[in-house]
Amino acid sequence: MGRSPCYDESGLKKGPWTPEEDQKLVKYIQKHGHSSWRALPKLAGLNRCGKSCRLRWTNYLRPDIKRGKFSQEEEQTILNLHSVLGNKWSAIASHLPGRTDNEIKNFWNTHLKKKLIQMGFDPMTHRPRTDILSTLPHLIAQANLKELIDHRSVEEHAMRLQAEAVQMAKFQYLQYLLQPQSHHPPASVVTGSNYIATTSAFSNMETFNLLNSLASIKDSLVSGSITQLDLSSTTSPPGLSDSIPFSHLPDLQIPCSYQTPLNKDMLIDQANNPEFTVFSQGENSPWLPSSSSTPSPPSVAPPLLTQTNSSINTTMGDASSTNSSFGGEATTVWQHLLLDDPLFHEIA
DNA sequence: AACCAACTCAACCGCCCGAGG
DNA sequence: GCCTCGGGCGGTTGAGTTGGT
Repeated sequence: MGRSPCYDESGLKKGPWTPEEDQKLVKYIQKHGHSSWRALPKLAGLNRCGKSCRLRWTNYLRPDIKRGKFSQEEEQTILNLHSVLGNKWSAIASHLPGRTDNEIKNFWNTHLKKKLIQMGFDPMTHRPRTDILSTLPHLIAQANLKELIDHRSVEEHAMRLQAEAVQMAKFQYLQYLLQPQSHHPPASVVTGSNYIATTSAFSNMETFNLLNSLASIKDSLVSGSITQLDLSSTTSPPGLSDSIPFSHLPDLQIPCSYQTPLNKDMLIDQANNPEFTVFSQGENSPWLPSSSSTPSPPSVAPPLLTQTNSSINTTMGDASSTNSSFGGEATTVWQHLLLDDPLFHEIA
């Protein structure tokens, strides 16, 4: 494998390494280390450039390199990290002991990327591809059992992504609905590209109908005809005959254990921008500490959606003084999504 | 067995960034 | 501020391998 030996203009050898060259490099580094890659080839008696030596060492000869197939756990880790970090292969590799960035990059390009595409997910955003979303269930159904087993990890990831995307979009919309009116953007903004990008996860008419129903509810909230949502109700609020009963509203629990914290960039900075700015990776945000390794709570907490018994209330204010609960855990939503997530610390 | 297309992955390339002068 | 250098990173290449016909 590799390329046939060749030499560049300066006479330095290129192409695949011979066992003799490997031996020279390993021997030298074991004895002297690699303080200067530029000087190393000459000192080690190698007719190679320093860059080539460094690459050979870091990607192949390093003693702690782990060889062999990626495990399910490693695959899942890569998927999770990639959903947050993107093509930051070295950063991803730092979470996988013994694996090199090059190896992970190759694994991604040759396996995981294709699998995600096959599953109908955009490999860059990890979100459902809207163009083929409608055919996804059909594609999955067509897959034979062996493929399902082979793709188990990716499929689990994909299904979770879809579920999270739907869940988060519902949450965001309800958050929007339940905000004080002064924070509401014009209706046309709600249907702008940012929100559509989020709601693109919706895959069926049921969800579409749900959103329509929620829009009606919003209007009632804005007009003041209803002030509180009773989730246990089996009938629609007065005047909302077209909407579905609240008991049919989807579970509003936000997943507490975010194995895939990709939803960070789906959070809506409503407190600072009523036009629903969607966070993008690397973008400065008042929610994200700029350089501190210890994230501090935002000065202006995002609006919080709280769930008490069967009713939902919204509140704005200081996160430290607000005690909302999701899934029985007494903590704020943004804490769940950001501060409790170890990856967030790294990204921040 | 022979051919061919798809796949794999080691290695290279070009760009970027930080340090030092 | 500018330049050079070394190191690191992500993208790409292409010979070898594998699998299908």
